[in-house]
Amino acid sequence: MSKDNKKPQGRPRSIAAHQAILKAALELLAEIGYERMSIEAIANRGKVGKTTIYRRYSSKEELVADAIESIREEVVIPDTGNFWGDIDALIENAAGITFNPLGRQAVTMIISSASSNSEFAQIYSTKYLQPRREAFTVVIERAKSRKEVRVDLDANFVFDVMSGMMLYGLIFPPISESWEEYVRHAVEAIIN
Amino acid sequence: MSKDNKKPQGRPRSIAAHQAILKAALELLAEIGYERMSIEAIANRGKVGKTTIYRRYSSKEELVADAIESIREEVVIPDTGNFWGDIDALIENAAGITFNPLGRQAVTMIISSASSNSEFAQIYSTKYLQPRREAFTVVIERAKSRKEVRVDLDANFVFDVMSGMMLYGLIFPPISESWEEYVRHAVEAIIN
Amino acid sequence: MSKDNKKPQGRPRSIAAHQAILKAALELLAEIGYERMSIEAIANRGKVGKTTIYRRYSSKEELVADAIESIREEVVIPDTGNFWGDIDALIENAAGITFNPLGRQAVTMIISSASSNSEFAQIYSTKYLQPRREAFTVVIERAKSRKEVRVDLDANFVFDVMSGMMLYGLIFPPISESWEEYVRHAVEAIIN
Amino acid sequence: MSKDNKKPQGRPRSIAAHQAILKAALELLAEIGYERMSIEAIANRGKVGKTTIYRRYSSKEELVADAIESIREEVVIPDTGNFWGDIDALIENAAGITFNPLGRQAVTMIISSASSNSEFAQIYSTKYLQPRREAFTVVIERAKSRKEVRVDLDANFVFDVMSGMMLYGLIFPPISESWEEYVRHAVEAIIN
DNA sequence: GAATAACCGAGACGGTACGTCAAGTCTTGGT
DNA sequence: ACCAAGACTTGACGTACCGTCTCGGTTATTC
Repeated sequence: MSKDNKKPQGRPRSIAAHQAILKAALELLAEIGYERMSIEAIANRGKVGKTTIYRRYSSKEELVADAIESIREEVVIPDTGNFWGDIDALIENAAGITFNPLGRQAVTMIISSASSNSEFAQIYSTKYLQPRREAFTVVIERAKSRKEVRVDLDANFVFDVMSGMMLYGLIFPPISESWEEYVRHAVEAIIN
Repeated sequence: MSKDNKKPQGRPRSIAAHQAILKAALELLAEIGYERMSIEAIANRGKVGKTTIYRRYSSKEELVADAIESIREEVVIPDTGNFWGDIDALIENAAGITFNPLGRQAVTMIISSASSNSEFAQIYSTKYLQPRREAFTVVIERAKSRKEVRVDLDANFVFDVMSGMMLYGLIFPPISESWEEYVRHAVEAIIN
Repeated sequence: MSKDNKKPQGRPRSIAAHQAILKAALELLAEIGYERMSIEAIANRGKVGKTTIYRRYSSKEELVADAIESIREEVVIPDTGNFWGDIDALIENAAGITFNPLGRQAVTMIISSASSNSEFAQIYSTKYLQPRREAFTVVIERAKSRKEVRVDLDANFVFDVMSGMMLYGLIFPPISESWEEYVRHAVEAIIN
Repeated sequence: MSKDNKKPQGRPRSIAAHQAILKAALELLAEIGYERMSIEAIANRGKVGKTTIYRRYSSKEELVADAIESIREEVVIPDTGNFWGDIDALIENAAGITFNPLGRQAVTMIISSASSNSEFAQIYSTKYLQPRREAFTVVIERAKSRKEVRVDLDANFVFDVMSGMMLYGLIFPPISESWEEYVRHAVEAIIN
């Protein structure tokens, strides 16, 4: 049990090639978007053979999923000592990821493939959503013990409402307020 | 002087062809989905030349947008005499559109193009969302006059939260509850 | 027998349209050549409906044949009183028609369609070749009576050799000499 | 240092595909002719992707030129010991190439493109005409040394007259005689 | 330290679909 | 019955990518 049951013979896969692929993919994703970007273009930009890409990924989705995953940051659970301070930090963090060109592409992509193809929503769900959901839970439990919120408040539900608003705001931006304010507004209304 | 500044010469565009295109597009949309469906396939199924399609629409998006618009139904403002009765009717109606194969495709598509391309979100926003938003407003105003809800309740905000939940639920279906229940849950939490 | 057995009813065909078609066709023929010129382009340039063209001609060949015929000039039988003077005049005349941009197009076109399609070669043969062949015959008969050439000289044969050389020279221009000289050279050799 | 400055990378072009293209092109050329034959049809018949054709040739002309070149046979200089025997052999050989369905297509095509486009006339001229011209020269030189023809006879000129007659006969077939006889007739007239 | 096996880039392969163009036909309203 | 305009179906065009398949050449183990 000390070794994996694989003994890869021959030349190992080039790390340089791997990184060139991801770099090219992320660049193109930000520049022209998921739909319009081709495997061929990624290969050209990364100075990499198409074969080298197909050896690693069997679809554009898989590739891009990996590329996006590669830039994921660690979620830090805020601890400002105050419930709304913590919540604002979480909202801000989520917004920072969602509302920028690349994040937008990522979310858009996840959404468009989600219903038919799990591959993508899966990654988003487990790698992005889950850690944030847990951070939310911690923050709310802490607030409960400080009697800042009612004890029967469902952390998951609050998280879902926040996420829903974020998603909605991404697609149909509110006119008067900023995204963050609008989302916070919703969270407030739920928690009251 | 009240005439339109157009006097269309030549053979008018065939209504039969127009309908055949929309019909074929909707069928294919439901059968194989937006991404995998080709203009060529629409032309073949509709027994129509590709040119005839391109004369009307300059992109697949435009075509599908029109096709979806063509099946839009009238929004009926419910009047059950009771606030939650009305709200449930509206949620059910919205869910009926969103959570079925074709509606799912439509929404998915709208979402995936929304951020970059206004064309689509525009139609969705003005043709689908707006009438429902107005229905919501009417229902809530009525409830206010019946003292069922507090007078400072923001109808638009409630609508946005509901829409956000719907969207979110479309992508990451809740496990325990049904979509409608989950959405209603959120609306309740906001209104109380 | 004073009337033709046709009594065309309704509006007669527009002469203006007819001429516009021929004019446009000839212009395009000279500008871009037979192959690259489209009925559509002729219609546009002549400010004429495509229908109007198709009502008159059932093919591009037919149209162009008519257009070319429309600019045909009368063949004048030269009479310089001297055999070689006459022959030179005929050669020069034929060369003038053959070796200019439009004539070149015409001949090229005739050639390219001749083997498969008689339509064109027919017109060329009867309208251009035949009158010249007859002129040749007259000139040679005259020379015979003047004892300038031997009496058993076959006028048709001389004409065919001249035409062949002209054709050949059109396609593979001689390097050292001019076309006319080369053709005359051949005629001389035959007649000796 | 004597190596070619090319080191072709990647998968080499398939010889099988190349031949399939030429075969299909020649078949279609003979069956339906140059004008009516499409790249698409060649691709289908040859079980080859259109791309594979376009990678090799940038136009139908280029393709067909290559196809025709591929079936060129070696010119054998006849040596019957007798001038007219040799000449007849050469005429017969040239006629054999010119007056058959495929040859006719080839020549027709060469002619129709010759004036504007050198590509085609070039190949015909260097690959077909030139070797035959040389054979003619050899045969005539031999005849000169045997005193069968006058020493100042210009071999090139004789060849040009023969070619011209051949061309002419291809387009406007003589009525009474066969092509070969008519051409021979002309050669006789020149030489005597 | 040579063999081996999987890698690498480049690029050709048979395909599908693209969006454009022109063909020849049909259908308007207007002479 | 004609006309210009502009629709219609059909079919080929040449291009871009797809995912697969050779090539000649490299690069780390394993024998």
